[in-house]
Amino acid sequence: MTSKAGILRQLRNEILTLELKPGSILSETALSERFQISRTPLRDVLKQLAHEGYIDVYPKRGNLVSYIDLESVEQIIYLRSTLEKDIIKNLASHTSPLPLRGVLELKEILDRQEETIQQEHAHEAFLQLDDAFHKALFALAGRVFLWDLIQQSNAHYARYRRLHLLKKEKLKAILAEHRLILDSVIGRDAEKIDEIVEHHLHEDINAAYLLENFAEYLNMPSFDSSESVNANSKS
Amino acid sequence: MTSKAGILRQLRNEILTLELKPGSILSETALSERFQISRTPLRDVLKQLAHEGYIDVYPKRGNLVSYIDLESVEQIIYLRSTLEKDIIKNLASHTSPLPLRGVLELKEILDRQEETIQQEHAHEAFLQLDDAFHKALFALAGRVFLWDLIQQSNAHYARYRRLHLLKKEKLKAILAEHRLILDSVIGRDAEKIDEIVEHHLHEDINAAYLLENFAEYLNMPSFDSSESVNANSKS
DNA sequence: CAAGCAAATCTTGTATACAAGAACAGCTAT
DNA sequence: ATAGCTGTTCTTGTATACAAGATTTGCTTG
Repeated sequence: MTSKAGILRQLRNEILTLELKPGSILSETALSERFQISRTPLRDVLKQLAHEGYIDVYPKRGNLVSYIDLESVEQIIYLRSTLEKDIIKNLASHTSPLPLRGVLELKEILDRQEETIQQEHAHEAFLQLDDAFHKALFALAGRVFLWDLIQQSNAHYARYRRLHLLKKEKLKAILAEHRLILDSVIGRDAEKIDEIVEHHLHEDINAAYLLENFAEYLNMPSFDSSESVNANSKS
Repeated sequence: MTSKAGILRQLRNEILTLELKPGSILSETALSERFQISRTPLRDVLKQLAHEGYIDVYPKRGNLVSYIDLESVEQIIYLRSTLEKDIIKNLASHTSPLPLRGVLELKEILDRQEETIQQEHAHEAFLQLDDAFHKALFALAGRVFLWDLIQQSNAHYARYRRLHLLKKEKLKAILAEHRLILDSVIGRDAEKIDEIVEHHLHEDINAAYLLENFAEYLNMPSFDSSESVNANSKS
């Protein structure tokens, strides 16, 4: 499939999985040949990728896969942490019964996460289920709109997480915390939610580990990225 | 000035001020003639406007200025309310001194808001200063990143506010609440912040008033807008 | 050999021609 | 009169040619 939407998903996925490494050049002509499509629709795709932060555009020079920006990661973590604490606390404080459908969906997601942990190469599937769990929580609170909004700026955080979760023992810890969260919601126990969610999202945000092992993927302030153009400037 | 950025600002402003009313048709050829530019760069501008929610794209049929979507408004208000409560409480709880520069900026913004209230046709200037005040609070907390993120989905909320603030007496109330917020931050009094911010952002969100007076600008669920394509679909 | 200039060759940005679908007008047939 | 077809005329979507800037190559010159 080589529709515009398909190409967008494909490129986004290759960048997320680091198949396309930060710093890689995305030439419009090269990509248009690869996908057998003209430059015009392909540029639309690149525009979208740039908007989401996956690539940096250097006018008249080229498009580079962006380096993971830890500052952006921290901002998104703070945003999600603040929002999800409030959302989950509200869910756990409601007096009206929760929709059974949503609760069952959450449970099933956790069961499927349990399965993936056993398997080899579980990370990709686990990550998708992780997203599904959190999105389902947003949905239960009627806040999918905000989940989608956050996803629009997910390029840096998503890659950051993938690098972090290469350690397999983390998966079990994350799943355990998911169960804690769900139990709190079902059991109407809003007490410990703040600290659970806080810890869950910050998951020892040790830039040290990344700097040690994946420095070549990170956005170094010293680098010459000052001339890049970001699409989100309004004045 | 007819640069791409200029055209974008121009159109965005015309939609915000309702000079371009919801439902108006934005034809690519018409706009390209108006701005003396070809369709290719103009389409980039329309893509951006669509992404921000200012227009709805009906493939192969046309682009319409979007109707104000109250659901989207409510979501943004919740997001800002939750975030700003946390941000302002943190500012008011810090033990380290606040940067003088930032505090002075906030004070000056409020003084200038005071001035605009006196004048006739104050709304536009007042609104810009309102944004400046809140953005300065985000800046003080090192969260401009999140302010900018929210602005990307501001099309509906911004127009909603403009309609609401046509009542002049509201301006004074808003300014008074701004002073309350700033005093809390300076005085390190995090006590009442939750309720102040909550009330400040929800400002009697009576859809009733809008339905009464501006129904023709609102997105009616019954309307035939089901076929529109929104740019933010990933999966 | 090195510095500097110039031209060739990259890149993306823009204009324009063409394709394809949707809406509409107007005809015809019943 | 109205349902249905058909061609025209809108619209946006795509391909391609051209423009303009940035970079690199390579020659020239000291």
